[in-house]
Amino acid sequence: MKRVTLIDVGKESGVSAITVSRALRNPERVSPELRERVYAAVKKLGYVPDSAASTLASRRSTVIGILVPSFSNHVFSDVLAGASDTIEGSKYSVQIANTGYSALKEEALVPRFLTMKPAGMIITGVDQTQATRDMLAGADCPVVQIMDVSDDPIDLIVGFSNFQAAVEAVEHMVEQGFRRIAFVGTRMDPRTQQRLRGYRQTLEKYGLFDERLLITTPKKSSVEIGRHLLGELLETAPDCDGAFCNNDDVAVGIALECQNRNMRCPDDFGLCGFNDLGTTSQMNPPITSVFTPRADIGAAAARYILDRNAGQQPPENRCVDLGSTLKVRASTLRNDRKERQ
Amino acid sequence: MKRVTLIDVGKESGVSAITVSRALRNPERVSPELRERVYAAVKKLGYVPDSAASTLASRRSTVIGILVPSFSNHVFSDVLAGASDTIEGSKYSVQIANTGYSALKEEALVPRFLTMKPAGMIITGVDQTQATRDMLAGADCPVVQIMDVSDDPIDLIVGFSNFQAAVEAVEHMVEQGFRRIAFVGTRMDPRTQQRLRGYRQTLEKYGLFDERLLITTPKKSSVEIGRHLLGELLETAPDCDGAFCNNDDVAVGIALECQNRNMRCPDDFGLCGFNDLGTTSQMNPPITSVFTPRADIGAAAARYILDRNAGQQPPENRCVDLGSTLKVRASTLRNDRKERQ
DNA sequence: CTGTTAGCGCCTTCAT
DNA sequence: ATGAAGGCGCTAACAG
Repeated sequence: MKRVTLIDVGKESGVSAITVSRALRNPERVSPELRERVYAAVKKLGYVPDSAASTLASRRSTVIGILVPSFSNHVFSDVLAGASDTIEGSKYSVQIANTGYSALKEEALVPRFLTMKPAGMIITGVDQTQATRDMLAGADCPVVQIMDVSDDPIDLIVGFSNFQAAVEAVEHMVEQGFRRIAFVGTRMDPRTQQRLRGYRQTLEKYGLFDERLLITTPKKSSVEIGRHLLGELLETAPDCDGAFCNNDDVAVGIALECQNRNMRCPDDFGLCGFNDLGTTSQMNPPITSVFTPRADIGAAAARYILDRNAGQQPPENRCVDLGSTLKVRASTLRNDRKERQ
Repeated sequence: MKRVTLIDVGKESGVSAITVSRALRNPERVSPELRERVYAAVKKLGYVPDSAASTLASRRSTVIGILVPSFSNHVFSDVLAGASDTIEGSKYSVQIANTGYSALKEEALVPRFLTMKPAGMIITGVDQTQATRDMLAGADCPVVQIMDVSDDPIDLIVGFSNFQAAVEAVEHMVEQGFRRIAFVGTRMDPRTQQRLRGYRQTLEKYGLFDERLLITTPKKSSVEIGRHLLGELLETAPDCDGAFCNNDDVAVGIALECQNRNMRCPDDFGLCGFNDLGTTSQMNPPITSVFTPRADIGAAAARYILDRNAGQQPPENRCVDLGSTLKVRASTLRNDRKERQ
């Protein structure tokens, strides 16, 4: 059974192939009656467009490329879900790759995406290599960097300030009377580094910063590593009275290890996570965490690409800060337990 | 700057475009010296193949389509990671969509994938609609169904028996002296239904089955819903002494709610999760869970597609059962605490 | 509003 | 082992 082409549909509806093409892509440019005839023929013959041919002829595909550093990090699954929900139903489709948090792997992946003339690119972070930036800048398609902010966008940035989020969280902990607050960081990707900067600057402001309160590892975050890092932390800084974690998994691990060591939270130890992935709020006690608008970021990035491809102009402000929200819970509430929920 | 094409590379190396094409795709069919010359020219000119043109001419793309029900479920991120790791470095790339656990959405998604003439398809589950099955069967590319087993594969199945996994888990709990074991199920997708079947058959075998021990919800699983469902369960069946959960999140939620209600685990309540996503093993006490080889499944599915496209024959047995492993931990150990770890 | 012409870059088939 | 011819299905650019 041969493939149904535009020519077939054209014959069926008594017009030429190009007219069918137009009727399908720019319905407003053909007469209403013809439009109906074409639609009927399409349905009757079961015509489905050939994307390869379309891409070849127009030098523009309907693929939106998304680069995330990891699939297994819930943060990025939420981004993907947000983007995918927005794109779904449109003519565009999503092609995803993970960079494994490697800027070099990313640099190798980008040209592979660009050769398919994508309708848009979404890429995680603002710390691409110069080569990657150059490729993307010359890509002739909307490019959205996500998950952070910066004053030097390639095209558009949609994210939140990891730095500011950390400042808020640590300010809150200081305000609640914590004085020896550790930073517990895993992976140490660029966004975690921003959080570390926010942490450090805040503690320095109060004269509370101490190198010994820094516990970091290049390993990926997990509940297990969280447990382990608390042990490490208490050896290095036994007088530590709280931790700001770069990640919820780590915070949950620390909370469980606190239970094990009969350290009460927040009385003996204050705890703040990052991302607010859901489990933190359910722990005993509930753990304070920084909520990040992951799905919204994915959705907004996708929306921008859709809009630009529909001919819309880019916004004045090329850096969209969707903000983060500190979810204050019992794990950091020492002073004013009655006032806050 | 104009695109570098095969013709350009041909001129540079003193041969025709088609020869360059061959040198690139079937290096063994051209003379070694020419091969080197072509490679040099490719590098010099920075030639990158045009996938759209290639797809159009050969009626075969290098895209491998993957359909998962959800991005946010860790199980599928692991599958994607496994597949993506296997495919990475090959000439193939991955295109992903989520069906939102809807067979109808899946039915709409499949033709969209098939029009791009994929090099292979990976699809979750064995319960596609007949229409989906028919499309896939006629797809002229390797098709792998994953995450379950069945004796009626479309092409290949790679997974494990959800039914058998549940049987093992529930057998273990019965053996450990639990008598009023609940089934706590979220989402109730086909694989969860299989687990329910295994649970039911096992309890019936011992005369322990009771409808009142069935707690299910169409909602997605989460720690929060786990907490909530324990409450529901204890109202319906106050004498319940344990739960087999279709999911780790739910098990973790139940464990936390047990803490809250001062129910000791496993003494007052036995608990078994599903998938062994990592947190279960870190809880206090550690929670028994069924480990499922998610990444391996993704990898094996991708490997099959790569191999078939390289001309390899399919295996005799079209259903590859990678098995599951019950990770026995303190949350279900009542009888023989010393014997097991 | 609709049609004609001429490719897009590559691969299949058939020669040599 | 290499090449020539032709076409994959669609769309840009230009008519009319």
